[in-house]
Amino acid sequence: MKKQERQRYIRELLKANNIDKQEDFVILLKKEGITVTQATISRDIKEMQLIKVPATDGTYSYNLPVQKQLNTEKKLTKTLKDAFISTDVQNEMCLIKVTPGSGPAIVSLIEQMNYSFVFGTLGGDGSALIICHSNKDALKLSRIINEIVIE
Amino acid sequence: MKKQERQRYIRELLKANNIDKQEDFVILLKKEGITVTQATISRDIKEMQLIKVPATDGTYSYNLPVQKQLNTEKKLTKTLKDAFISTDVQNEMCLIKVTPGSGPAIVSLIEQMNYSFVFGTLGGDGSALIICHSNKDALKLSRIINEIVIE
DNA sequence: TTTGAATAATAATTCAAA
DNA sequence: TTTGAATTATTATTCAAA
Repeated sequence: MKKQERQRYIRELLKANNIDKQEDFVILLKKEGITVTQATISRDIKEMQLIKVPATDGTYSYNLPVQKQLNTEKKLTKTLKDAFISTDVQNEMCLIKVTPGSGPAIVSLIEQMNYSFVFGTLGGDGSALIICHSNKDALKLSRIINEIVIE
Repeated sequence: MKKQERQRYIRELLKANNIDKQEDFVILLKKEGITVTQATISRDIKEMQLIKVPATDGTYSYNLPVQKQLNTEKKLTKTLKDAFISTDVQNEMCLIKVTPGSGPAIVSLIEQMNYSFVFGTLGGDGSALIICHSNKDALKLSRIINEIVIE
């Protein structure tokens, strides 16, 4: 089926890019060899319940559905409470140490959280390395993680 | 200040109505005696980081930002766990007693929670007076607060 | 700084077609 | 059912003004 595959691409594109208008999806999909019009994207967005979020920096960006975000945060909280050991920050990187085996899960959840300040991730067995845009961002992430664990 | 008051109304309207376009805000605000144009609403929405969510029933509706809601609830939980003493309900009012100095913080957080059943708030030093729409609502709030503390 | 009027830009839908 | 082209509707911004 064509539509589902396209919507999968859309989900991927969301994570990798900062998309602030539907035309961007059209352009990015074209690069993947998928040609559609804005009308179709509008329908996909409605169907996938994507939301356009005004960011703090004055731009807009399409994001994953609210419900999904909530679920992701819940899972992240649960996983962290079970597996968290410590965080360390160095430059723009935040290293999250967790119990052996939990690294990949944490990485995956943090990716799904779609934090705008996260640049990239790397999952080890007992650790998750989160590369942010700046040192400030890394500290922010560290703070968020620790707050989740404490709560 | 005019803008802040308007944005408070917007937050209220959000809860009470299903708003699917900015013009609706213009119309609803007019009924409250506040006359603004769509342009201003657009700016408010950006500033308040409201999102337009595609609902499952095929409609759209403006909502509060998820992230913000989550954060507020977390802060409220944390603050209550630290400072909570007791609640008392009388008529449509719920009085939350807290350790000295924490009253204003609690009030602010409860405001941010945007409970639809809250009519107004008043912050003392060691207490927060929350005025609800009805006695039932006040009891409900009291229950919510106590559950948060216990959890 | 904040705003409205006008406008530009973006998004949603209609309607025909496959 | 799903889609594109065209269109309409909605939203964001520009620009002047207070």
